[in-house]
Amino acid sequence: MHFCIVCIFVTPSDPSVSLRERKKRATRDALATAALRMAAERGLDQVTVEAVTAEVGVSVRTFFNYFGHLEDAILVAAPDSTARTCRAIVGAPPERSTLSVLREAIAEELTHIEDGHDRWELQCTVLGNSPSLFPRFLAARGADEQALIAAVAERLDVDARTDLRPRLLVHTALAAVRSAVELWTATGRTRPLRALHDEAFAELAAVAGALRD
Amino acid sequence: MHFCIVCIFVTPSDPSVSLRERKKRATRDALATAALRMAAERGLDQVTVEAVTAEVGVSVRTFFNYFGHLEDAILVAAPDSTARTCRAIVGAPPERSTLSVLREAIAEELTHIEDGHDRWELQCTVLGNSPSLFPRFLAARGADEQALIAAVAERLDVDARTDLRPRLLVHTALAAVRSAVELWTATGRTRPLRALHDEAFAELAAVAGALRD
DNA sequence: GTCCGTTTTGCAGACCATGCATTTTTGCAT
DNA sequence: ATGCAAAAATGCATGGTCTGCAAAACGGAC
Repeated sequence: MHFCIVCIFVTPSDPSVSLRERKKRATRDALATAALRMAAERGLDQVTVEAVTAEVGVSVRTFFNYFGHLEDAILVAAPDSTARTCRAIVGAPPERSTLSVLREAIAEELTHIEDGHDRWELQCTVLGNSPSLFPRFLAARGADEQALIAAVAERLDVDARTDLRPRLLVHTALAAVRSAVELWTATGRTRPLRALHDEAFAELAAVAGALRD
Repeated sequence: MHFCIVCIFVTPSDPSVSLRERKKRATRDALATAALRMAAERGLDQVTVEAVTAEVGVSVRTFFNYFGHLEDAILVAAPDSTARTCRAIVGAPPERSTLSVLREAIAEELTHIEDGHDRWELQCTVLGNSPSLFPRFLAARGADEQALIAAVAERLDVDARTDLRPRLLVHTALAAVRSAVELWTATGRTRPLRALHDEAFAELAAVAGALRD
């Protein structure tokens, strides 16, 4: 996990990364971008791997060297988001409550989302029009969850395989986030996502406090 | 329906449902059962639709009349579980905290799970051996979530589309449940699931209380 | 028995996904 | 720059998934 964080911000002109690596990423990114754009334009079921590769200019077989499924190409996430969050979690002051560390690390990412850069925006469109994508979408998020759990376990210095807390903390934080994002989209994005996010965590504190019947 | 294999599953003593309907259910159930069992025995990637239909004694095309994907047949859930939980939520005394109502309604279902008869047990096996199934599995659970949210909204007498609380409550409760189940499976099911479940909710109260930094 | 609506079925066809052998591209040392 | 080895891209063959369509089988009611 550590080395990935470093390698993520490479630009195509970065000489520290080999040409081979840069080309690979370019191809991968071109495939993902083309797949996502085509799915947003004409609908998921009107997109074939062949069409995507034709646009990018590689063979169909090459596509499957990069992605196991067409849907995987559409749903690739901004790769730095999770890594950034993990760093924030591990690096936060130990005396702070882990849950509020999570709250703020994620809030930081939400502002990026709300700025609404292309990829997220397009993915929302595609997901809205093609609910059959949801399974894999959730799975992609599941991978993020595992990374976050590992980060929290590192922060708490416990074993994620045997200790309940890392899982619980991450799942709980994501419960609040999920609630906020769902309501945000359900209400046509009228209220600021950040406000909903804070409200969800405030509500979480209130609700969980009343847990003892 | 020429094959006796199918007819075995038909309970002839229920006249309240037409023969046609009973046969349909029997076929559907036979397909789902066969698919799940075969996946548990030989692994998901060694199961083909053709093999499943051959065992049941119907055509491949018929399979796809019932299920959109092979995986759907494997992951069909016990249909009454969610409905039972929703009823418990709506029917619980209004003065109790909703989160503890959720905790206990779900705990009730977990005992059914832990009794672990066939279907759940087999599904756990298959999921453990074939992580690629997880996407659809999570999606199936997502449908359950919506039902629970609706039930909580009814209990609270609020609109689930504009009020944050139903979503937050359900997602939070499921965060605890998910943590418990994950740890349960990760530790080889040594500790009782119920105990992990209670521990997760207790921990939830503790960490959420410390949310104000 | 006959008729109507439903279910099942076979078939054709498009697409997905993987393995393997071959060719092309890249990195690197000379 | 040149040659060689590793990595990547490609073509091809194969087997599986899933859909639409029209014909046949079936269930239920008259």
